[in-house]
Amino acid sequence: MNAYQKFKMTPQRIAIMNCLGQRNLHPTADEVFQAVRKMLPRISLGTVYRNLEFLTGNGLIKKNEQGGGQRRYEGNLEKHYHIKCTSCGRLEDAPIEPFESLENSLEGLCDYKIFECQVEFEGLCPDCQAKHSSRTNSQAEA
Amino acid sequence: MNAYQKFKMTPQRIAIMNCLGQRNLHPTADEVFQAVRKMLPRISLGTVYRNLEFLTGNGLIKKNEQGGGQRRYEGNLEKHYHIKCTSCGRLEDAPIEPFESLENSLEGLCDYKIFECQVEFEGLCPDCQAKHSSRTNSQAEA
DNA sequence: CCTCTTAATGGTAACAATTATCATTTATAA
DNA sequence: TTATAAATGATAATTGTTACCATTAAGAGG
Repeated sequence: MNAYQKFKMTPQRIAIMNCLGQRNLHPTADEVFQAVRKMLPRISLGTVYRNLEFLTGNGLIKKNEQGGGQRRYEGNLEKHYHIKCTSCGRLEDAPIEPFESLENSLEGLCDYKIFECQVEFEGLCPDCQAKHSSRTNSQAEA
Repeated sequence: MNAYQKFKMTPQRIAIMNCLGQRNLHPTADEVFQAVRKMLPRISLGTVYRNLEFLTGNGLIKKNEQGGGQRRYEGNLEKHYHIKCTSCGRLEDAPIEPFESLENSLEGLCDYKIFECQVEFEGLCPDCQAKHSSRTNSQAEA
């Protein structure tokens, strides 16, 4: 029994899933709304929020609360890390295998029961590096 | 020249710093507001937000945007990881030394310039484990 | 000491992201 | 078909944060 049989998949939910289907995509609720709208023009933002929550709760997508302000969602359920550009806020999957040992590294060191470990690299994306260096090279540009 | 000489430290800013002085404390803006109020009853929430931003911008405290919804702040500037209880939302410093190699592990694997790496363990705190197990042991309790 | 200038504050309004509400629609089952 | 329950769309309410602005406080120079 796959997800589409186990849960009631309305057209709205399917559209949201499709929108999150591509790899390395981490849209906000509003970006999902804008995208899904093209297929279902009458869908409401509330439905998008409600279903993003529903799909997250049932493990069909992942909610990504790292990165402050706006929540992001993704369809990639495989364990992976993220890189965030501190300048433009862009979020991407990190091209690195997750470390096996990380979740267990607190074993015996505290009384928490650890399930997961979120890792987020922070730095400057290529675009922002270019912007930044061109700005420092010629201050007059501004 | 220390921070208090380099920057204009108003009574409000000092009170906020003091509030964040203790280790393993990660209050929200509102929690800081409530605490600081006891010393400076006329301080406004806007001033708290403004100064948390000011202090973060000048590297006197750290903003912690991991953990969704509400932003948290801390006075501990040393590199460290966090544990979050997924049930009650509690955030604590992880009792483990940060891994030296983590920031550099993406070297050559992507075009980002990596500065930092945030690590957040997720699990159940002792309190929530107790609650959870007592609930599953005797469903009738509810 | 006094002004002048600038920065910080408190109070409040505005804003943005998210959640709640509720009447209507859609799906499912008897 | 009708009854029942769940999901939707539209919108209001809530929450966390930021922006605004008149007033206050703090220095600097006379």
